Amino acid sequence: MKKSSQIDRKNQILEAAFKVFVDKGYSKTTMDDIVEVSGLSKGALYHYYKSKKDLFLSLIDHWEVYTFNNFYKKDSSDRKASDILRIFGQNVLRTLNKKKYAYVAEIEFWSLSNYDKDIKDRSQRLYDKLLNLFEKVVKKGIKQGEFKELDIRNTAMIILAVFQGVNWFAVFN
Amino acid sequence: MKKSSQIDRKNQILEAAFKVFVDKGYSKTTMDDIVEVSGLSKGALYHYYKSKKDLFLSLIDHWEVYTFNNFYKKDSSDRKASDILRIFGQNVLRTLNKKKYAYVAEIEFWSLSNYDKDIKDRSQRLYDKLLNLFEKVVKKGIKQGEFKELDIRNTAMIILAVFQGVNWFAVFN
DNA sequence: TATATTAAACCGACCGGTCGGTATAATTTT
DNA sequence: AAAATTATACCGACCGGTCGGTTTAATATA
Repeated sequence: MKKSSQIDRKNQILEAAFKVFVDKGYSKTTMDDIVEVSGLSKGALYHYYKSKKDLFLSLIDHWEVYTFNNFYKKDSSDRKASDILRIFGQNVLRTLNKKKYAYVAEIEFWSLSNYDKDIKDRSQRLYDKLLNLFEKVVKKGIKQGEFKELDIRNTAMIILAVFQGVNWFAVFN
Repeated sequence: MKKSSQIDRKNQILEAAFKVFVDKGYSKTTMDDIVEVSGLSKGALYHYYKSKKDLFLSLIDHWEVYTFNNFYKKDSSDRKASDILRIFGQNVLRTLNKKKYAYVAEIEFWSLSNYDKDIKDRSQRLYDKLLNLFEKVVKKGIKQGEFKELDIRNTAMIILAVFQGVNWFAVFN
């Protein structure tokens, strides 16, 4: 049996942390909770992550991959812009059904962003990435004559906002 | 100088609590913070509210009045449905500019809702109220031939979701 | 003086983080 | 290749500090 690498261990911790954070929220989660779920010791956690917050920050990356992975890698170069958006929407819905808790976690990010600069920056980066994605699609739609001429950045923002609204709603009800 | 009535005292506490909660978020807020800002004593707080959570719950009511007050009372019986929605939107925008922190607080509600049943119920009630409001407007729009025939409840939900998306965006950026 | 209200000292459960130490793996020396 | 040395991974008891909530003392009111 091959020895677990650092990466594996870190993932083990992240996955445990993810579970607990989703379940209890950031502030109610204790490091001891994560210790218990991960099956490791406190010393091990602090060996790999220097603080609770550090762990949480890493979790955002983890979460991003976990949630959006198949969105990014999907090659859509040959599709119509409207189809890309439609497919994206379907993906969101499917993810909502299968892993609703991922969106619960997202709301936690939003919330914490308001009180913590590091978390805000990290989340910001994530949404910028999404925005750029949408911008590309909108640009494409315009070029192909499918969409009207409109402010690209603004349109992308509106699309993102609508998606967020839907997410909010789905989680809340 | 007339002695403050109980109601006044409670409001004094609520307003202080509101400030602090918006500023630091629920879990980082300490009762001592609220003591300090309110200018009262800890004994006084616990005289009027039996726990931190109790105080927070009451705050949701307070917040609702504070944020939506002028929305509710505006008499719109003689307007077109689309105008009502437009005015509502303008109000949201104005509130966003003047009291953005109110929406920061709202995100805190959302977030806490996921981990606390009482808060969830309380928030739920609030959004049901808004939903009903939108339903009425949609109904009106249909009756007056302005809107197409569509599922009233769903439409109201979509409108609400879009507004929430805009809120999210405004707060986040 | 009795009662209601406010102020402030205090309690104890809880929790993030530390630290001394052990076990295990990698590397060097003989 | 065995022994010695160093480096890395891991453990869990413990500590310092925090904070919600209680209790007791002080003060105002009736």
